[in-house]
Amino acid sequence: MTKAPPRRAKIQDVAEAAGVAIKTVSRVLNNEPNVREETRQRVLAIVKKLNYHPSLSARSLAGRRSFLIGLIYENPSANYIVDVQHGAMARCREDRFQLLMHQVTGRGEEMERDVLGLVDQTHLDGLIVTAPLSESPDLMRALDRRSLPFVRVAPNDVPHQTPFVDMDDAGAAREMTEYLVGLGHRRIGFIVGHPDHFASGQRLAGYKAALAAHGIEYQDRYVRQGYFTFESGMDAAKELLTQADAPTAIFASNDDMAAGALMAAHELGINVPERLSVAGFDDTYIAKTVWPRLTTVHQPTYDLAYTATNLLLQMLQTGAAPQSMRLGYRLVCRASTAVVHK
Amino acid sequence: MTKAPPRRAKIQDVAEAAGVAIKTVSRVLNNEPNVREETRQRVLAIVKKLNYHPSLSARSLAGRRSFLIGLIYENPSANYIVDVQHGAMARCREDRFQLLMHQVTGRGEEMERDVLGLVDQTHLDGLIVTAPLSESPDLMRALDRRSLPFVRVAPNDVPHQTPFVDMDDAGAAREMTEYLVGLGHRRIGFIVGHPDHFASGQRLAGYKAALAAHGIEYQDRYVRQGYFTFESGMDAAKELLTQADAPTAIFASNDDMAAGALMAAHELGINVPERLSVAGFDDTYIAKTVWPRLTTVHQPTYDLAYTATNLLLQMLQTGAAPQSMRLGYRLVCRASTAVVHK
DNA sequence: AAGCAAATTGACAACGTTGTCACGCCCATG
DNA sequence: CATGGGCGTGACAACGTTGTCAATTTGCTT
Repeated sequence: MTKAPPRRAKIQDVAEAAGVAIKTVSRVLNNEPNVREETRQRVLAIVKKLNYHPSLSARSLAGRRSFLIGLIYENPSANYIVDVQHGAMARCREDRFQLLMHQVTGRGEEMERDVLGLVDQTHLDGLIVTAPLSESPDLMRALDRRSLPFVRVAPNDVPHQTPFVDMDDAGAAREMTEYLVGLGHRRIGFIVGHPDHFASGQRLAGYKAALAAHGIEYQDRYVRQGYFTFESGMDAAKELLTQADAPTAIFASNDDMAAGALMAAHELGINVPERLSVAGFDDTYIAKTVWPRLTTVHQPTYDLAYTATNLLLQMLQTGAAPQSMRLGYRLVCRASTAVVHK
Repeated sequence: MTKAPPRRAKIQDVAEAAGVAIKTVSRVLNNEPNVREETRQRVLAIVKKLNYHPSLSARSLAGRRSFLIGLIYENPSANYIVDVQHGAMARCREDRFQLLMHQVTGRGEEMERDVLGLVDQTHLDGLIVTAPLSESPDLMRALDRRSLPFVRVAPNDVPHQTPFVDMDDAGAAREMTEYLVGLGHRRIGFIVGHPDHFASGQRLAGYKAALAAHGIEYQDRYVRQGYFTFESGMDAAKELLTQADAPTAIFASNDDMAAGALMAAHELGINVPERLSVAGFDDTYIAKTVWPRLTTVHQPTYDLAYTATNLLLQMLQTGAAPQSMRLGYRLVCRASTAVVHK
């Protein structure tokens, strides 16, 4: 004789056991006011005893919200996106929301269709949009039309009332460049980030500002386009390093490209940091695993995502759009940079 | 005058527009039989015109399934888990299932509570359990009790009827070890994986088997415990390399530890691969970003997850447990290994 | 002790699907 | 010409919550 599979308790079971109406149980579960403390305790006790968990589906259907939040991203480096995921997850967990990750495929129209498909199919309560998706005016408009609350993580210049969380990319890049200048470097190469990312332009602007501030002429030949990938960083660095009057330092717009630059240096037999300084941006895991360890800008990726999720949840609760936020960064000096060689 | 927010179409709207009962629309949407082709087309046309998307919640509630699949993991390296995620995501997308990622916190009882909390709160249709969670008999039992279909990805020896997808860890480790032996190495260090992972034991067994097959004595002093992290690999390698008669090659049970070993070698001034060969396992992103690039075992992480998800969906459709599967691996020889130095 | 407002509680109708079952209709069978 | 069995369809009751609103109880004021 086998034990029957224990039917899942429902709200009615709890109500009956506690001798109250289901509505009262509902009130307790949702922390609504106007329930006597004694009643609340009694219900809570039964809930625990029966191991009762409200049905998400029923709740969504009746309450017109799904407790589901989407997190969409395009194609970032694994180390970066995992930090984002965990930041958002952590905040979701606090409020018993669930997080639905979605890697967006395609660009332009196709990307839009992909996102809207997700939004239409799963009735998300809100969305976290990471760069560069957050930089598509079309997408922003489409989301507005669906009147779906969302928060953007990462900087961008799309004028929009939606709150966002970002950091001072330009400032950070400027500071890093000045650090290199401070080490005596004058020929400083720069690898630009993916052109789709607004941050790429900001970082480049910071680099330029630092040069200008120190009376160093900006030269196109010290700047190369990259795409935030290891390979693109390696290729760009090879070009930078094989020209006459090659730079004595390379500042890449993210760590993956900086790691690529390191690889390029190794392959060209250039010692880092003795003959070449290399700096990155983001301070992801890779910065600590390459040799020499990367000097980089620490970006609070986890906190960025946590904060964005926090804003979103606030937004869902209050209905009003909260203030956007800017988080801090800091330079992390490791072994890949040094005083310029003679 | 503002345009009213376009109310989301529901099944009834479609039914009315098509001049049929809602049940017929439901049948069309779910590919049920017994609908005239003409009717089907008419309904489909209206669905498209109205941009109708069934409500997930209503569907779950009425149909007693959520179209939600959970993916739980503990604390793997970012590069690894992202591959897993994308493999599972890809398969889910094909069948319009959604994937809920969940990083499990804690160990033992706490881990169990965490997982069961997820299962109880969200009415998942199925679960994908990665190692080492899949190796907890307690957890397996608890999931059975909830009669939740699940698939294990990664090897383990817990006897259980649940299907799983794995690869031949022992065989792969043996092959890699033999490759090193073939390069002339006799003193081969080995860094064991996290003791919680069954695969760690398998890989160690493969290493031992290879030594035995070639008449090389197994020595404890060439083996160190690691924890699948970069740091642990670095520490273990330092110990291995600073003893008398240090190994001429180190085989680490995953790429992160191998990268750590590389770092240790750099810090000790030991050239790789001239004075020391280093091999890893997994072939994650890190293997291609360190210098020199790592020789490693390519593990089909993406496919493992894709296949596991596939089995799970099959299971949900047919109700029967499908055959478990074993996927292939292959050695990837890069620049971190070479013929032993004299 | 009555009167009234506020606090507490409950009955019942949504919410948007799917499952069950019954109803015609048409065709093959005897 | 009755009979039976698919097929195509629809009516209606679930599914397990929350929202609305009315009913009841409590506590305070006079």
